[in-house]
Amino acid sequence: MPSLSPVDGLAQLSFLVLGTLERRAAEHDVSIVQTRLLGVLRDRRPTMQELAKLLGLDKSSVSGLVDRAERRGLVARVPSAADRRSVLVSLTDAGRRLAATVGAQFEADVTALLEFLPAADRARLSGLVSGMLVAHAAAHGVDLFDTLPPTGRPD
Amino acid sequence: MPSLSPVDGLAQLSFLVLGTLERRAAEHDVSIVQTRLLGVLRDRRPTMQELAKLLGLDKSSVSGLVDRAERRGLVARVPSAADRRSVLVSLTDAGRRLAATVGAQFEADVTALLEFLPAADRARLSGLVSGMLVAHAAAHGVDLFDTLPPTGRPD
DNA sequence: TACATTGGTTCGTGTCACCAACTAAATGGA
DNA sequence: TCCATTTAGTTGGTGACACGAACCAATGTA
Repeated sequence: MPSLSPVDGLAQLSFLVLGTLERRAAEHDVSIVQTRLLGVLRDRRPTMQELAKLLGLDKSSVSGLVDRAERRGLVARVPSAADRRSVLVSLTDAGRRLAATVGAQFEADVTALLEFLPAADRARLSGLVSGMLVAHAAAHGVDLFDTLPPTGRPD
Repeated sequence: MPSLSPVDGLAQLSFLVLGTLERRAAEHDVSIVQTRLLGVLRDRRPTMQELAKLLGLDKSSVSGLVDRAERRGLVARVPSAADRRSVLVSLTDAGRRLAATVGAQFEADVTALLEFLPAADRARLSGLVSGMLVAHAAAHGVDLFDTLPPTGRPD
């Protein structure tokens, strides 16, 4: 009965989880980055600048990203009232629907994965992961609850 | 004291883990895919076809991937003796060195992340993750110990 | 010998990332 | 007030990466 080293386990798990996200997203003809964009926008209406920070991308990358999403009718650029230079990015209805669909499917996938463990272990795993992430985020001064992945939380 | 849902936790964790891998790889001017390629080759000398299956990519994607890696002197194409159509891909010394370096740094990063948990929890988390992955792999008829991520295991 | 299959490459297209250069609006002195 | 500077965003160039389709060469098979 072989077992993975801690590092290999986490790496493997990460590839697996993001791989399923990518596959689900691809079923709807969006990339993983697009999906992340939609996820981030589910409960935010950031400027391009803020979006770049949120996604960890260069602002020019965000320009292109939003261009493509806008062309597909998933997001819209709204002029900012406060600052005429800046632009707010917000989900369209279609974008919100797509985010919800992909999010739900992804959630089902991960839930299915978790079900390879008995319920008690599931809760334990989730607690440990959560604890580790919260500690890590705190140590880096990151607001964990402001950079949630595509799944987001229910509105 | 907020806590993440199981799904969000795993998603967040996955972004974090692969993000650090990507950053480490970037320090050596390789992408995450290149790194994965090197990792897969650490204990294998597959044909292009096998490589495509291993990485889950189209064979044409692997052609390009290997092209770029070869141009950098990280891998080499070796003609197959058994079948004159096929090509074996193997690490060069430079590629092996790079794989080892990035692997070690990544391992240190993940270890540091795990150290946000007390030692006992660390072991528990790792056991749970490993159990889940092994069960998942078995259910899908996948040979888990033949598709390890870049970290690989010591030779 | 013919025909289909398999292994790889090449080509065209699209996404995505970065940097550098640029415009336009806002801001901060002097 | 006026001008230099900073800030927000876009554009253009380059490169990695992914895919499918079309293609050649070697292998199998009928």
